[in-house]
Amino acid sequence: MKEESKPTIKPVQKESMVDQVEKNLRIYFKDHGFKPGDALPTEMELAESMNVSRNVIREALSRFRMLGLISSNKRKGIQLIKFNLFSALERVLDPSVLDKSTLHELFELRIMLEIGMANALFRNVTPDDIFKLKEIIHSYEGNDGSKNKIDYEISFHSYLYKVSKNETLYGFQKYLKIVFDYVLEIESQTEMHKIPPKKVDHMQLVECLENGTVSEFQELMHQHFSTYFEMDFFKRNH
Amino acid sequence: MKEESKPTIKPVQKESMVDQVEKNLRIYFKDHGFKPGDALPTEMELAESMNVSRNVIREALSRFRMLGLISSNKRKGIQLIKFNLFSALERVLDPSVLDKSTLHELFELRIMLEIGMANALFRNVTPDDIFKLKEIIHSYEGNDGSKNKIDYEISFHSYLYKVSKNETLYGFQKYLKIVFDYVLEIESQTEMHKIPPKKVDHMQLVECLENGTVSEFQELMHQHFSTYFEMDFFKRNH
DNA sequence: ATTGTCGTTTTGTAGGACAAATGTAATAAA
DNA sequence: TTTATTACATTTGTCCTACAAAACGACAAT
Repeated sequence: MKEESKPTIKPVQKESMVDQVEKNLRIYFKDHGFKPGDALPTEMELAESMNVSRNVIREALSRFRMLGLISSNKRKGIQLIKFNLFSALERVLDPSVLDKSTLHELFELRIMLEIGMANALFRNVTPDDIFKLKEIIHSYEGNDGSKNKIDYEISFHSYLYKVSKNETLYGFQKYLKIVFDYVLEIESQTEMHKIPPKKVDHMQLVECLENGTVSEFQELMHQHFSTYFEMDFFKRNH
Repeated sequence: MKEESKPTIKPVQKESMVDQVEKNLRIYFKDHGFKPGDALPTEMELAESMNVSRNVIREALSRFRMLGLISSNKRKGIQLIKFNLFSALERVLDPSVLDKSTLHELFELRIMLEIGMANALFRNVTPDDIFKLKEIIHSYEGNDGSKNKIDYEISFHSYLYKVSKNETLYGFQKYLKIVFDYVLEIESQTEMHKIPPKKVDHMQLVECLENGTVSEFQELMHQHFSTYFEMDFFKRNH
């Protein structure tokens, strides 16, 4: 008798008013077809029209503020900002909340992207880009402090992302930093002789981008990163 | 005279207390080495120790709540939850806040990923995976309603993501749906004769995965998607 | 034409109040 | 002694009021 009265137990977690307001606002933004720069109603107006206190509204708006979806000033009120996927991710994803396995996977993702973006690179690359890339490489030559190395790696790979002409992807460079820090930290904890040398360096990549083919580039990029997969650390975790 | 008087103007935007508290808490979480399930101090304690009002604390906590980083109950207080990157993304990224150009870029990103993940696919694929993939293809044969097509496309490509054994990437299928809907919507708005037929179908991809090489697969995948780049719509927006 | 002053509006922050949930201790009942 | 009930205390969730700070408009002063 008793068991049939609760066939599927519903957690029945009432949604908080803040969550509801958040949803409401998302719908509101969409339906209202807001353009970046448009002003929202004031907090009081929102509160009255949704029949909640200004506090609740503010807690919901605080979330959008974190995402960089809105900005607000005294007296000016609240405006919508052009939403950028990866700048939002950047705000949301602090490396400190990412655990090792997630970082590991992000590193793998990064490799996939850099191999996969080869087509876009060859489609958009200009002689000027080639020049800039070589400049980046030359400016690092000789220098080999580990601090400089991170900056160098980041500036080189960031530039590739830029050449792809995909802004969303370009925003990914924030992750780049996270992942680089992570990988470099591992490298620093590994004895030198256990780190195999890179098989393909940046200059080879650039030269391929200048005169080679997409497939060749993809193969080179794969080899460029393959070093890491031969390290014990990366094998162990997979 | 005028132009030299403002070489670099700093906007000097003071950070709001909520932003500061958010940062503080992130550091606090990290330094304190919290485990999932651990209890945080009460809101009042946090407020007092940071010298701000409970309102400010709550606005900051509201952000973490959106990310699924904490959960709170009356009397029980606030606990940390195990952070999951993509459950956070799902909360944060409502398709409704993505505009067309972002969707367009996401589509491009998707292609990059599917080309770039070839190495991971060949590394991890099993005979059983091949079988499952062929099964998916066969189950669609004959069927050609546009509704079914989306499901079919999603189930096929999702399975590829799954084979990559990268959970973070697998979480991307949430986006897949968004992007597919977007692309299919475009297709439906385009006259039939203007949609070039796919040059490479799913079966060719699977057969390559079974017997071919990484490079071949990448080339096939590129051709698989190249159809879209020949459509006016995609040319126009780039 | 630039600068300064005075209202006004709106966000940012503080703090008080109370209901609801929930865990704890005390008490009554078996 | 064990179990059920009751009363109490704590903490979040929500509402409310208040006021400072910034931004804007209008208008005056130099």
